[in-house]
Amino acid sequence: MTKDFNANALRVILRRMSEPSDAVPRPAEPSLEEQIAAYQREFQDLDPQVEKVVSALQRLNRRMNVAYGRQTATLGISNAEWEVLKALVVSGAPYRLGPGELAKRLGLTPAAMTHRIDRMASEGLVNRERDENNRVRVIVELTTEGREKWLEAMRLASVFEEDLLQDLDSRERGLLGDVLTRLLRRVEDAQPDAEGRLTDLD
Amino acid sequence: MTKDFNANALRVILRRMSEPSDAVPRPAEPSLEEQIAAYQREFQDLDPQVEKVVSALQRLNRRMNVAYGRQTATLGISNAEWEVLKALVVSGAPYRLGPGELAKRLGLTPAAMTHRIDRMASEGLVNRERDENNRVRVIVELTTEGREKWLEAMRLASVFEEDLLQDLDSRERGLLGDVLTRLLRRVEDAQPDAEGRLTDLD
DNA sequence: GCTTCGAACTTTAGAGTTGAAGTCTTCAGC
DNA sequence: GCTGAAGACTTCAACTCTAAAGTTCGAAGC
Repeated sequence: MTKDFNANALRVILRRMSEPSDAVPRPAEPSLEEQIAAYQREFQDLDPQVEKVVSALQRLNRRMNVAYGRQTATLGISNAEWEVLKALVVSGAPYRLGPGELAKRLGLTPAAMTHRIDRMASEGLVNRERDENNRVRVIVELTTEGREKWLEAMRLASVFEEDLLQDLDSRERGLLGDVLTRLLRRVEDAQPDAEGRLTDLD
Repeated sequence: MTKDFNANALRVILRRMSEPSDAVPRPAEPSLEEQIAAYQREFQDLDPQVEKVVSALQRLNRRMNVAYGRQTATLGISNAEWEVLKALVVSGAPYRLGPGELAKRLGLTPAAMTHRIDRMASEGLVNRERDENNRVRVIVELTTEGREKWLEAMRLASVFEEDLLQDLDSRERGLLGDVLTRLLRRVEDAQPDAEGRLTDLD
């Protein structure tokens, strides 16, 4: 190893020059404003108003999912399992659905559903049994324990959600809910073409 | 096999009785209104106004991600890869970040980042090289091709997003952006406690 | 009744993620 | 300089999801 006597010191200096003010750890990602400004620099046609809505929507959802994940983890379940519990509760008493129907509602493949039900059955959250009227079909039924877990998760979630919306008064909450519902209907009703463009169904 | 002569016919009748009106295929999941009504039946303390906002947010985001996925697929990349391209573009010229920094910005583990960069480097979307000033570090740099891909994806996405917000006038878009930003700030600034409750930092 | 088609679910193989352990480089003290 | 500790990334094993093939049962035609 033939090195110049100060090569090491030089490297250190160069490195420090390249990142001089890193003493205070920065946030995990740039702020929304910085992000949109960067997009505009690189893509002139961007409508900043539209981008603000869309980016905020995406970030908000990611943060919320992290928060839900922390909550469900304290109950010993995952967000994925909570989704299944929710679908069964929404289906109403007697809280029974087939794997295929569950998969459709959760937007999963039937194969993934099989595995989730395996896990949840072994944890006692659901029962899996064959339909005696049609032995090809399977019935997934919420257990009492599963229903309790849903309720606990719901209690935690509703506290978090109330905290989240704390700064909005009732009028603002109503307006927000209505606007989001309109957007949702637009995505759900319109048939996107090959490029994903939404075509009107007027 | 000793069977009653009409056992099969009886089973058919029973099965039909248990699902009489399934001729018309139902939508994949219950409507937002049905979902909230079901929650309220099972959990009295629920605030339907809050739940409407939260559920609409979640559904909207899921649908949007499906739409983005269809678009990026037409470009031969995945949503995951698009996320990396976005982070690099947002970082600004010369479009270089380390794997660790990228992982933080995307909310991934460093291990997952390593694999993503493997793929994207083999597809020519990024270059991976060692930092000569500090040979522990790695620099991921956007290639020209990667930058083009980002631009194409952006063009598609902005059309979709404009379609999505089509029914909102400029005033509504502005208000929606502001409200969502307020919610986002609430999640980002507040430190959630063990149960995920947001504690004020006033 | 027998056979074939179709429906509902499961199994398998492959891709992507996480958490933990491992490797290599740099930093700090002696 | 040498040595141990810390940092940045990678590797490994286990897990979850998708797509496709496989299995089992029921329905319809002969």
